[in-house]
Amino acid sequence: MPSVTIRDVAKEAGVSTATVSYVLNDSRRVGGETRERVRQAALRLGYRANITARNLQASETRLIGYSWRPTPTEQFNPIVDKFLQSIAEAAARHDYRILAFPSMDVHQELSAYEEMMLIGQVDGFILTNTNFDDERVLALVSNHFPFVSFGRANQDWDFLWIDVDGAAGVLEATRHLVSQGHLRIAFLAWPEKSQTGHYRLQGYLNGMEEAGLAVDTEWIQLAGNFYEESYAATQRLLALPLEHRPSAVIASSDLMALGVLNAAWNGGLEVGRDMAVIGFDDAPIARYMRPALTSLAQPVDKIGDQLVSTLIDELNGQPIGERQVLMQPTLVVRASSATPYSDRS
Amino acid sequence: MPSVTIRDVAKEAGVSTATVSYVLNDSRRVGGETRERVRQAALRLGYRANITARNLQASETRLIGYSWRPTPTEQFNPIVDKFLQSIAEAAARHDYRILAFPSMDVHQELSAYEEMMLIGQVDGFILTNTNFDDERVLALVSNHFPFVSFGRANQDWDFLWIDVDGAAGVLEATRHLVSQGHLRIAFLAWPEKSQTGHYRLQGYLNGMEEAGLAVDTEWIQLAGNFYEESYAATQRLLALPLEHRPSAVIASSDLMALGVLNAAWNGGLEVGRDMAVIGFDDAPIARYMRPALTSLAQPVDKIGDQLVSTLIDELNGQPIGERQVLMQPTLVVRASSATPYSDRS
DNA sequence: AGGCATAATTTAAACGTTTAACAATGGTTT
DNA sequence: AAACCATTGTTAAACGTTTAAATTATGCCT
Repeated sequence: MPSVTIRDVAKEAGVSTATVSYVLNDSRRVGGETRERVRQAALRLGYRANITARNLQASETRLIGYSWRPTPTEQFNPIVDKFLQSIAEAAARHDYRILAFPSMDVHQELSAYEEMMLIGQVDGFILTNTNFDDERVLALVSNHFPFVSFGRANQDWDFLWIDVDGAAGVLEATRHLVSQGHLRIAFLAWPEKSQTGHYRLQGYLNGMEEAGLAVDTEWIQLAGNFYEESYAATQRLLALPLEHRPSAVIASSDLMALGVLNAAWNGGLEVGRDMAVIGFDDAPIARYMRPALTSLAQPVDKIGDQLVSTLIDELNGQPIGERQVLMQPTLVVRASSATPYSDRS
Repeated sequence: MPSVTIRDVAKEAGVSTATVSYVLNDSRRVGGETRERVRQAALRLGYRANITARNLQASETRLIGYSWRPTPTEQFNPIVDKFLQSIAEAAARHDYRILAFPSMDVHQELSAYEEMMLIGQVDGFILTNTNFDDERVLALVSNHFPFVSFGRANQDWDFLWIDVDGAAGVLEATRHLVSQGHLRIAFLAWPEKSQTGHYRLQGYLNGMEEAGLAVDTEWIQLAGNFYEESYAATQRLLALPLEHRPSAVIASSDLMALGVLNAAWNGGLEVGRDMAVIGFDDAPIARYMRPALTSLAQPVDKIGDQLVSTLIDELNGQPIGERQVLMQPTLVVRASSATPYSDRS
C-alpha cells in the first residue's frame, strides 16, 4: 500500500524522475556518480516500477489472453494443464504473462474476446480448439488483432497457427498395426464437423490404402469424444461376423480408447493378445491402463513454446518465419499393441 | 490500434471528458439531454474505456494471481484444470481476471510472488498446495498482501484458507468399508511432511478406532503420490499372511488407487469381490477404471467460488464471515467397493 | 429584484511511468 | 575568442482515465 514511487527515489537521490528512469532502465548515459546515487536510493527504498503505469505509458499490457472450453465432467482433457503450463512458462521467459479465462459457449467466448480486445486488456490471444469457420478467427483477423492458434481452420484462411499432424500420426499408428500383422483395423472417429477428427480419419484411410487393405464401412464408427459411445461402438465391432471383425482399433482419443479397452475386456477379449488398441494424446493415465495403452503423444511443450514466441514476434512487428506449422506426434508403443498378431480367421 | 479515447467522445458530444465519464459510469447526475448525446457519441465511435488507464487511476489491477506446481508427467493432477476453471469463472462474475503463472521450484515461486507484489501486477493471490511452514504464506502475511489459500498451513497461523476435510472424508470411507463387512483395512499414505496426507491418515485411524478394529502396523504403507510406489506397497500387503492380509485398501489419491487396482489384478485378485479399493479426488477417470473406482469427490466448484469471493471481500475491506473453512468431500460409491464382503479367513 | 439553494457542467489534478525536447556545463576545434 | 559539440541533467508532456473542487446556469422564495 505505502508503495514507493519514482518521485520518492528522485527526491532521495536529489535528482529528477527522468534521471531515475534513465538509470534504472539503462536507457541513456548517466554520469557515474549520479548513477550510483540513484541506484543506492532505489535499493534503500526498495523501489520497483509500477507496472500499470509503465504499461499505460507504453500502451501495452504484456498480457496474453488464453481461453479454453471447460471439459465436461464425464470427459477429460489430458493436455489442457500441460499446455497452459507450457505457454505460461514460455511467456514468462519473454516477460509476458498469461491471462486465463474459460468460456462456456461459443457466443460468450466471442464477446469475451471482443470485450478484452476493445478495452485493451491483453496484447494478443492464444486460441485452442480452432475449427472450420471459427468465428473467433474471423473476428480477430478482421480487427487486425494479434493472435496465434493451436489448430487449423479453413484451408484458405491465412493466419498464424500450429497444429499437430494428426493424419501423419494415425498413419504411423496404422503402419505399426499392419507391421504387427493386423489386416482388419477399425477406426473410432469424431463427428464430421471436427477438423481435427477429419485429419485423423484421413491418416487411417491413407494407411489402409498404403497397405492395400480394403476398408469395411462398418470399421469406421462415429463416437463423438465420449466413453459411452466408444464403448457401444466397440460392442458393435465385436458383434460383426468373425471374418469382418477387426483385430485392432485406433481411437481418436485416449478417452475413447479406454471405452474400447473396457468393452473388449467385458466381451471376453484380452487386449494386447486378441486385439490391439491405440489411442491419441498419450494422456498421463495411458501408461497405467490395463493393458498399458499405445498412444500418439503430442509435443505439447514445443507447441506452447513456439506459439508464444511466434505471437511475441508478431507483437513486436518482427517477420514470422513460418506462418503455419505442422508438428509430428510420436507413437508411444505399449502393451496394448505390442504383441505380434497372427490372424486366426 | 487507432483506439478511441474519452477525449474523442467528449469532442464528438461537445462536452468535457468529465461529463463523459460521469455519464458512462453513472457516477453522477447529468442532464437528460446531455446524457443522451454522450451515449450516442460513445456508441457511434464504439468507445470502450481503456482498462490500463482506469486501473492506474484506481490503483488496482483487478487481477488475481494463481500459481501452481506443474505435475510431473508420470503423475496426474485431476483437479487442477477444474479448479482453475472454477476460480476463473467466479472471478469473472466479479469483474476480476486470473493471471496464471506456474513455477518450478519453491524458491522461484516465492520470488515470483514477491516480484508481482512489488510491481503491483495483481491485487491478490490464490495459493494452492499450501503446507506446513509455507514460505509463501509467511511472506504474504508479513507484507500484509491479500491472499487466500486452498489448503491449511500451521495450526496457529491466522490467514484466510479453505480446505477439504480429508479426515472426515477418509473417516466416511472407512465407515463405508466397515459397513460392508471389512475388518482388515489398509491405508496408503503420503509422506510425513504432507499436511494433507496427515489429515487423511488421521481419518483412517479415527475410523478404525471408532469401529474397534486394531490397526496392524503393516497396514499403513507410505507411498508418496506415486503409482509405482503404490503398486509395490500393494504387493507387500498381498504378501502378508492370510490372517493379516487386508481385504480393503484406502489410497490417499486416485493415482495411488490405480496402482492398487493393477497390483491386485496382477496378483490374481478381483477387486470388487476379493478386495475393496477406495481412492481420493474422484478424478474423471475414476468412473472408467476396471472396476469403477469408489472415491472421495472434492467440491472443487464450491471451493473456487468461495475462495474468490472471500478474496474479493478482503480486497474491498469487507468483513470476512469465516476466515477458515472446512468443506466436506462426498463419497462416490462405485463397483470397487460396492460388494458386501464376508470374511473367509 | 436580489439572494440563495440546487443542479449541471467544466477545470484541473492525480494515478506513476517514460521520453522528447530543452538547458547547462565544460571541452575542443577553428 | 567565438563557435561548436558532447555529455549530463531537467522540464514537461504524454499515456487515458477518474474525481474533487471550482464554476456556471437554473429556478425558487421573499
